[in-house]
Amino acid sequence: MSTIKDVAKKAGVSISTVSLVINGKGYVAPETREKIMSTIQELNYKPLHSARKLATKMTGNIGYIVWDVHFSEVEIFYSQIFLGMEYAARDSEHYILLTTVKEDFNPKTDLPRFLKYRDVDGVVLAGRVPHNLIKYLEDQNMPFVIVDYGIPGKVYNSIVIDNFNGAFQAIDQLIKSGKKKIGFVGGSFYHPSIKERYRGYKEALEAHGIGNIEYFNNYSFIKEEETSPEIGQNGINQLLKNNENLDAVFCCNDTTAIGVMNELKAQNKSIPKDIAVVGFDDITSSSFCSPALSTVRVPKLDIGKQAYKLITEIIYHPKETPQTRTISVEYIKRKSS
Amino acid sequence: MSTIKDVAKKAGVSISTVSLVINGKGYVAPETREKIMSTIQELNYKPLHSARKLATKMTGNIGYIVWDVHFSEVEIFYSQIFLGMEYAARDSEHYILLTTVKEDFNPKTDLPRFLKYRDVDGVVLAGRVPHNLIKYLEDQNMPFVIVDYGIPGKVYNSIVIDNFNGAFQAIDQLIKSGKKKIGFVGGSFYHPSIKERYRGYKEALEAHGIGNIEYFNNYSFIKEEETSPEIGQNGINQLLKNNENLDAVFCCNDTTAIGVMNELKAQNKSIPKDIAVVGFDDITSSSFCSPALSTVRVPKLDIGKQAYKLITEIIYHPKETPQTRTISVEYIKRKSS
DNA sequence: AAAATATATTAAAACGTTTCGATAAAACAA
DNA sequence: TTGTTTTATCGAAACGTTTTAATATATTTT
Repeated sequence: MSTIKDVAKKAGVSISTVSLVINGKGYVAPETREKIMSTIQELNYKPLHSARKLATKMTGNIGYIVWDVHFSEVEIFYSQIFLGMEYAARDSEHYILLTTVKEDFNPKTDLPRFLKYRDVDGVVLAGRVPHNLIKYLEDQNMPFVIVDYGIPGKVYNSIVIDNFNGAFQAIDQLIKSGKKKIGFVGGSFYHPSIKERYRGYKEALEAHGIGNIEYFNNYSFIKEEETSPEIGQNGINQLLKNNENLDAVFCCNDTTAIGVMNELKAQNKSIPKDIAVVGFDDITSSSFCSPALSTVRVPKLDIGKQAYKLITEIIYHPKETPQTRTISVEYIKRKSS
Repeated sequence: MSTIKDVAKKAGVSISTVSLVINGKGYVAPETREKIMSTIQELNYKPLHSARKLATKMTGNIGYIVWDVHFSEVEIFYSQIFLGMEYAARDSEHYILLTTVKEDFNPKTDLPRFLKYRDVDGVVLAGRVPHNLIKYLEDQNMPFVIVDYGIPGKVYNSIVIDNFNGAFQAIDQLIKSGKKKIGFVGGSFYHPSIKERYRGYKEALEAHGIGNIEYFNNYSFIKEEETSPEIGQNGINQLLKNNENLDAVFCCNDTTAIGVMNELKAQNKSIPKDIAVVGFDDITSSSFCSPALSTVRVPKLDIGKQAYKLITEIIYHPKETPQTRTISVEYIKRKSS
């Protein structure tokens, strides 16, 4: 492996000048620059990151933290966001270090190694994440961005999904296709996204003069736990028991919707003729299940890209006030509605 | 942030001695060691990785490469293996850098950045991966381990799944439960795992005196492409057309099995009464679908752990001859069989 | 008692960069 | 002309470790 020294010697200049060229800083005569560039090519020289990092006191790493349950079980949603970040970081100077944390995270004992050793320049937190972790990052003055989550009353640098409008659109479409008795099946409101989706559901119904307090009472099933197909299964049973005329269900996400569809199929209801089903997220399996699930597409790769962009902006140009960037979503009509 | 210098000064010893204590090398008097340890605690000193790496010429990183299609679309299989590695690496000295490559990978243009800059001490390749990438690693003398893949006629350091026995067991169970006409639905034999699963299927049938050439001809559907639910759908239709007496299907993996089940349900066949279905892998959705899918559980986290163990062994103690370590699997009976 | 070996500590070199400050030539302004 | 600013280059210090080789003392062997 050749070093900057080799390049300098071969090009007949000093180490400093080579460094200036590599980093595009200071004044370097055009011919000198050319000469150095071609020497770099010739020797196939690549700066050694550890040396560079030592000198600059940057780590060149960005941490990506996701709750372990979200990473392992709730499908591939947060992995796709990670991948979007990775794509964005590929041609730049960062590596993304992925790790998971437990729900009962304890900063004293469970700190990800890259935080303990300050081996990252910044951190992206994806989805519901322990609040004491956020606090830790604040205390440590570690730059961070929150993706698809938020804490009521607090404002952080974050990337959020336009959950309200996504839900609103979906319900609007259902109503326009003739559905009138539209149920909601959802999970944990700890997650503000789900709360927002419910708000979109309600306001769309109200906008069409359909929803009112009684309606929402009868047609909503909300269970305060992590979403899963089981919640969908229980939810649809509950709704059917209380409302014989139910003709559509809007689910807080695709995972739940799949549970709903399985249960409906088990009961020999026809989807969407008897009951239409709509999800949210557009996870991989939603287009595979049968009938293919109508849903609201969340552009996961793009979210990752935006998260990367924001965290790097913050690292290099600390913002005075926190930024919130909203990612818009799109209703995807498939066979289930 | 305190440095080794601060520790040395406060403990009243030289930098070298502190370094020896940190790395557990050389001779250090017990009292001195104690003193230094407590000083480290007091100052909350953490060695700076970039400095350490510069001195040792190690990067402290391990690359994890997976074909992009496998990462994004074929469920969470390879993400779980990654997570297993991450768990194993947590308390040690490595970070795992995850990246994906395209199928038509070109070493000249598509090289992952961590390879281009030699920012990893070793690499783990998961699943089907471009052969020219493997060649590149060999040429570069970069230590690597292949997980769940292999190239006929070549032997590499690798972690493989006991596909043969898994399939054998599954078929054995099906036969013992009274099934006689067992079909096989599978995808790309480019992937040796699938080939092995097919071999397990055949030999189990032969062992029971059931299978013969004609039988296998009639009851096998093999499509040379990436596995997907569609293959399952097409496969089961084909098998049903040619064999009215079909009473079970063994699928090369769960993704395919889900396609088979969906199609059977659409045709109002009862699972498992009319036709039993068995998959392979035990991906998350296999326990969620209805009826819950019987399958062969592949311990993904454990595979990741073993991969980490092997690559670190190779990095620190290069092996003369390549190691192949086999991970055993377990048949999981659920409702679909 | 002398020689050899094991234990303990350290100064200094090395790892490969970036960056600060110095120096000097070239361009411009008065 | 002289003085100032801009352009160009470089030597040397700094970043925080590990490691080598030197030195010194304590212990064991002969």
